[in-house]
Amino acid sequence: MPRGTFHNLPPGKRALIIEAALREFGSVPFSKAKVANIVKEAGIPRGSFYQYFDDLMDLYRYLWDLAVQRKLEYMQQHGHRLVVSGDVFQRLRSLYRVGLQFVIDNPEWARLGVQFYREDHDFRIHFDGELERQGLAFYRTLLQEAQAVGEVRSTVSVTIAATALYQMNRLLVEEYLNDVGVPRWQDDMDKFLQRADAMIDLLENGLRGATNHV
Amino acid sequence: MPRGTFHNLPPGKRALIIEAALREFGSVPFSKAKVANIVKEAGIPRGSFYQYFDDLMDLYRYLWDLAVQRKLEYMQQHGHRLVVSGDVFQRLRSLYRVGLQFVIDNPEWARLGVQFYREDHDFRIHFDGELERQGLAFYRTLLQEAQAVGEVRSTVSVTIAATALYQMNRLLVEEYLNDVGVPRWQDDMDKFLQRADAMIDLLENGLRGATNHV
Amino acid sequence: MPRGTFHNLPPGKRALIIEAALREFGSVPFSKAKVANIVKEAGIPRGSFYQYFDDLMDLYRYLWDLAVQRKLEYMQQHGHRLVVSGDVFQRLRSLYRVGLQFVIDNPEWARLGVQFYREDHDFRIHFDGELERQGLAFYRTLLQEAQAVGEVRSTVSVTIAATALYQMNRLLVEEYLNDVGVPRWQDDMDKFLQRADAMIDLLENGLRGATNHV
Amino acid sequence: MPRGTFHNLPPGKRALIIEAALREFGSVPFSKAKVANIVKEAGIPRGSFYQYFDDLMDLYRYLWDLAVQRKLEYMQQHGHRLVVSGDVFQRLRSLYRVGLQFVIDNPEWARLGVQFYREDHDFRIHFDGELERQGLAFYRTLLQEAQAVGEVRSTVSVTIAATALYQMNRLLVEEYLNDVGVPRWQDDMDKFLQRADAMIDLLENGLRGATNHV
DNA sequence: GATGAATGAGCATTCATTCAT
DNA sequence: AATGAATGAATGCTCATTCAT
Repeated sequence: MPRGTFHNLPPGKRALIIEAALREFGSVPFSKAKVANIVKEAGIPRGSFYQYFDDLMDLYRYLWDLAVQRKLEYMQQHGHRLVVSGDVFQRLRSLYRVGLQFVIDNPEWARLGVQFYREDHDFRIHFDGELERQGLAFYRTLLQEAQAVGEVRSTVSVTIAATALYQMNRLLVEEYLNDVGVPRWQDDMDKFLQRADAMIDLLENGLRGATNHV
Repeated sequence: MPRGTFHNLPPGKRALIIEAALREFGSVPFSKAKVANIVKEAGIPRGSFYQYFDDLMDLYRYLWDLAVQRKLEYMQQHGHRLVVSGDVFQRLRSLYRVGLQFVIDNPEWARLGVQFYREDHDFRIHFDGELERQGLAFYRTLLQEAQAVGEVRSTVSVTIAATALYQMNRLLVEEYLNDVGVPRWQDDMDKFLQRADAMIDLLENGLRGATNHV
Repeated sequence: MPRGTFHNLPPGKRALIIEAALREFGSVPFSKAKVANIVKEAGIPRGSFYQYFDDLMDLYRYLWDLAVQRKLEYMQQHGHRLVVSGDVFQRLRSLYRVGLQFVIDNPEWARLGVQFYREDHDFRIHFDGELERQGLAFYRTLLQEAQAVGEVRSTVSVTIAATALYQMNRLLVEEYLNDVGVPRWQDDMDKFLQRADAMIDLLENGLRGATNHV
Repeated sequence: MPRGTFHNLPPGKRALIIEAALREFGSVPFSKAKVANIVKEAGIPRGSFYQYFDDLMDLYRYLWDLAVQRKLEYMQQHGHRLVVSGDVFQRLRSLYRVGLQFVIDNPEWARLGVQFYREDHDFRIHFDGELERQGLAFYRTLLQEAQAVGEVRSTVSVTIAATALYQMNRLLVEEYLNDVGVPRWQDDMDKFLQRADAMIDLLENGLRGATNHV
């Protein structure tokens, strides 16, 4: 947890530090992040860093909490875009879309997540074991309810399917940030929103064509 | 390319070095790998490392080539397990299974691949730009042929589907190495081989149940 | 350019570092100079060196600039000793003398120059390509003007003569630093100041005696 | 002194080693010369080097003796080109010319000398204190004899003049090796032979023009 | 509390010399 | 004696963290 000294900072300065840290942690694995880069980017003295934070991990945790909070707020504010009435696939489609929209609107924060998912499994578990559990649990619940009403085949493994949904969403985000980076034209965004739809379509209907099963 | 000095080493010693390097490169990003760790693990003097290799990258490339070669040999030796007659999904299922079996039999080598896919996009492209291209191209071809004979829906995006197949396979490997690490019981292995089947099933048939589309 | 950290140092400490560096760069070719020696001599931690300077070359350039500046200031302060009225040989004599006096008063700085002239031709050109050009050009101009007023034979090659003047001056300095090192007695200094006069005399009147030319 | 092992070598191999060492010692200061370069160039095993020589200095001394011997032999063989009848300046002119011709014919060996004269004064004195003494003594004798017969002004300092003759010759050689390197056209050589003449002319007649002395 | 300089552990790499075959 | 691999000391440079003002 950042010290009181950090919280007492004028908001502008605090923001500068957060932005600098975001850029650093969003660019390289945690183990390659450097205090030197952050203080240089933020324009603060080296010593101040240690007056605000215990170490890099302290700052990282703080940033991560901010990111989670930001995402939650975004989802609440854009909750009206989430389809709640249709079948599970329509709901998933809208979920992917709104999630991707968050990335488009907050690419720096999203990069933090991308880097996080590239860390060692041990690092991820140790750092925020809840996250993956919760993410997967969300999809599991969704799928189980859908199975209950027959929207999803009962023979599908919920675990597998939840993992697929979870990872496909991650992949989508990663590709967006790799390929586009900063959204420039509406076209870029549309392309990716459509890709999100296509992924759900794939997971919804599968690949199989008309030929009979063996 | 390692120097002749390395190739002339007694096989036992050479193996020690390879194992030490594999542990290092399989544990941390390339830029965090340390000569110090490798020589300590392998029990060789610091100077010897540079008598064998130009630098870490030289060793990394060598290891990578060995890994690719090992994988190819494995696929050849276990080629009889690959289904070539049935439909595309049967073939994919066997592909996933044999690929996963390689990981089960060679977990240290597979970890190298897992770390590789966590590297920067730039690093990956610069180091082995062909790899991803080929991996994706393989699935694209498979899918296009399957579309031609009607096994795969013509409305499916080949690009999206190839990406999904490629990434799902990667995910399977990563999860196996995370969860199990070193194969202990047949049960562990069976669990993952079945998971491979389940993933293909999911991609084959999709999630959708009996309820009508809107 | 040394960092601000270096310029902010207490003058005594800064001087210690400069002296240590001067001893190092005045003793060995640049490529043999060691950070280790300098920090040991100056009594500063290894890390501090890199807080003050980018690398050895950074320090070398700084020292070189100081040396040039020091020489210029010296020449200005002792400019009254420079003869400007008499013929070219009187002017040269005073030039050699004041130049040598600088070396006598600043032997450590002069040693830097001696080492510099022992570097590879490539190093010298790359480091300070102007220096030799300017030095030679100075003598060329002097000689051409002297030729114009008949003080110097018109049949003398200006290029050869400028080179001779330039190198003889260098030689004088090098011999002084080799033979005497640190001025101890007035006699030592006088001996060399007279040697400077004798050199100019030689170049002025040549060796030829009374016997007729062939 | 090289060991018997070296002297027993087949002449071709011995020559290869000598050539490789010449290239190395002729290119860099002694302190930068590397065993690695020499054994690589000569194509001999690293261990052999230490079977032939104690260390680099051992080889350097051996090479130096060879160089001195070669020069002496050259001077003897080309002694007929040395003018012995005319006045001292004619003799000096021919001395410079034959000396320069040696350099033109044996540039690799001459480079060794150039590098030698760039070494520390201490190194030179410690290594071959006789050399400079002898070189200077030769010119001193020449000049004293010339003074006796009136060819050289009696007021000239023999010490200064001998130094000038010695150094001017060195300078000539150094410039030739810097500028031309390997003789390509007769023009290159002629240019430098004429420069040798011009230098003697300068030292013979001095710079002074027709204007009266003060 | 703010500042930025001081510190030294850590790492890659080079290379002369020794050693084992 | 020939060979070339083994060795480890030396060195430049980085960077997190502590310290002094």
